[in-house]
Amino acid sequence: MKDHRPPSVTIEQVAELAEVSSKTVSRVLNHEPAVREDTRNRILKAIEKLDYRPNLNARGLAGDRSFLIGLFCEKPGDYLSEFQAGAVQRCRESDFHIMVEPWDGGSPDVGRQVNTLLRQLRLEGAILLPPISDHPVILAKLAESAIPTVRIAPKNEPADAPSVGIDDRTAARRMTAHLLDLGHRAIGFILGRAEHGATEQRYLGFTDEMRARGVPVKPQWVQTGNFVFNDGLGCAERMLSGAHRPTAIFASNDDMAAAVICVARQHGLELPRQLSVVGFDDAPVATMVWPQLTTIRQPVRAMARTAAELIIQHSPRRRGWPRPIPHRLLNFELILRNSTAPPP
Amino acid sequence: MKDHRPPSVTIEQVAELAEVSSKTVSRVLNHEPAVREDTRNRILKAIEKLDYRPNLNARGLAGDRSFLIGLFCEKPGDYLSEFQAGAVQRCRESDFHIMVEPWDGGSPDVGRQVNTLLRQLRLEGAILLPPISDHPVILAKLAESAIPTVRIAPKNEPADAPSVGIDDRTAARRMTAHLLDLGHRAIGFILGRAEHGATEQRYLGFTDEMRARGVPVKPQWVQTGNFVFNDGLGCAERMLSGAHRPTAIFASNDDMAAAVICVARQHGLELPRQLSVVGFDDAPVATMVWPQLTTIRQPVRAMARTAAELIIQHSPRRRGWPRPIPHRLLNFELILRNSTAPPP
DNA sequence: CAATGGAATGACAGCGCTGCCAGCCGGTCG
DNA sequence: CGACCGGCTGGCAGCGCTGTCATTCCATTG
Repeated sequence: MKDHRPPSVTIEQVAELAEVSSKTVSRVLNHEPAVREDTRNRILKAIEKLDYRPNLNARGLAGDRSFLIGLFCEKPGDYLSEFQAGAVQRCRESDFHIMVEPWDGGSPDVGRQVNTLLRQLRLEGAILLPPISDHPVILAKLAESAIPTVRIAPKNEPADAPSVGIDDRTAARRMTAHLLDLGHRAIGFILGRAEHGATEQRYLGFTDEMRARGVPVKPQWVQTGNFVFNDGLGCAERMLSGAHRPTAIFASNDDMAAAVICVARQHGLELPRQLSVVGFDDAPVATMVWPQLTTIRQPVRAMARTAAELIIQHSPRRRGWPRPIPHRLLNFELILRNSTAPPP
Repeated sequence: MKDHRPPSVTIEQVAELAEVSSKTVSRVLNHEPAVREDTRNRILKAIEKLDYRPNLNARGLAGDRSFLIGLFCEKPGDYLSEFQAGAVQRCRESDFHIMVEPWDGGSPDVGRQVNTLLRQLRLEGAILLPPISDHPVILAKLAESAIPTVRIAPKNEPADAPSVGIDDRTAARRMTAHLLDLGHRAIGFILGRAEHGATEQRYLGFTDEMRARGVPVKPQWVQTGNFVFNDGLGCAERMLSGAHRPTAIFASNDDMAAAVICVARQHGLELPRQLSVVGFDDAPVATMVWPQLTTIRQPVRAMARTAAELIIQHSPRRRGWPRPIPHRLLNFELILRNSTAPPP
């Protein structure tokens, strides 16, 4: 089945041109220090001249590497897409590549599938997006194979793998303060999906601030929307149809906030005068609805870069993380748009 | 740098257990026909028992393959994400993998970068999302290396590479008919980005139907929104602020339709009674705005599967496509929601 | 000036698999 | 009955690179 691709340049040819052994060229490719300056330059020039690209399969086979990082997620969407872009960007700077692997978290077969990836592709690392970041089976498989793993916005802090995220609790608290500062006292909250660590954190941030200011949290104004627009619709309906309604609603992501806006509109409410709505994430929809959403921006791309960075930096040294395991919190940003106003 | 991963099972071990040579095991792995039924079963059983997974790097190096399909796109987003999911799904059925490669179409460096991918990763195929599907440099590089390529929703039909898409022109025509059937005569149109093939097709479909029904197209009601929400805002503003305004607006994607809704709302228009708005794509935002958008649904995942299928089917036979080059059109769907109504 | 030792380089085997080709077996044909 | 053929299987080299370890180089030292 062999065929006639552009006749590939091999390391031997580079070596010949640079008048060194292929091993020394290999050293340069792998950024090994023990190569004299002028030798390195000579080799670099030869590589340039021949337009040489090392064959990844060969590198991988010989060195038992893959230059591949798996990005494990549950389903596609904007977040994944954005995250992936950031990760790919970082990888390009270091000859690494990203392989996106969607998992059906519920399937009993994940164990086998993870095995396949690890053994067949020989992934050098894995980045886990929520809610996979807390998937016990996947985490266990990864740990068992000692694959460097980075968890994004995980639920359980204590773990053998480092994590990257923002301080959801503080962010939610800050947002709540914003609402309180405007004068709102009757504030509703829409929870995310239970499997996500962020869900609890954001709610805690909300209650932290409410309690700190002595404002009561009405249980009937706390609803679960699972981070999806459709469920958000129901939550909003329940909060807004009663006689006594909140003057502000804090949805723990933007999709649900958009749902609140829809429902409010159907109830004939004028936004933001009669109802303030805030979201979280600064998803695309945040600026595609009217009024545009006041929300929290997560530095998704930076998080992706950081995650990739952690893995790349660690590779190809021996598996296992150096103590202490890094847990990185990046900065969020409160984006004030026009979905909030003082209560009527 | 070698380290201690799960001691990997090799093809030799399988061969030993099945009492055949490794070559015969290889035949089974590659679905070669010349293996007797019972021998195959014996080998399959051994593979199962040892939980053997062939090492991709070794397979690739020996066979000059990679089992990798590149998905070339310009930037992340929902469409990419959805498409990718479909492609990955298909690939999983055949031991293939998808590698997403974002390109900066304008960069003078794309040529070199494509080279890197082809030679370093030895991609077995490429799927090009618009507007990359018409990128001359990338297309040329791919053709030069005789890499099987599938273009999604391309602009220029005549090409050496097969394509997958929907009949944008007919879809737009159908949508226009829907508006006309409701009684609209004053219809505005928002064009997409010039680089996308769909832009022209959708507009042509619109004018086809308008002409067929003898309804004039007002030039001042045809605006360019480049498929993005922000530009859509301006387009809508221009159409709706005049004394004489359209009773319906056909935005050629959902993001721009969402923009029209925002602007209409700011103008105090009641939707859909005073203005009908339709979009295209059935993007997530289509159901996250109120009223929800009447739109055209593209079978994105099916398109992805088809594209991957074309490449996988073709591999690993010799490069170059069998004549005639397949151009596949999948079925779209007109989704009626509540953003359309008869004119006032 | 020879001895010494660390830095730089090279020789060589082998990673796990597939391509090529030879060999085996049993049946068919002249 | 031997030549022949097609279906199946095995032997072996080698894909392009890196790990290991041996070797060479060169500056320094007594």
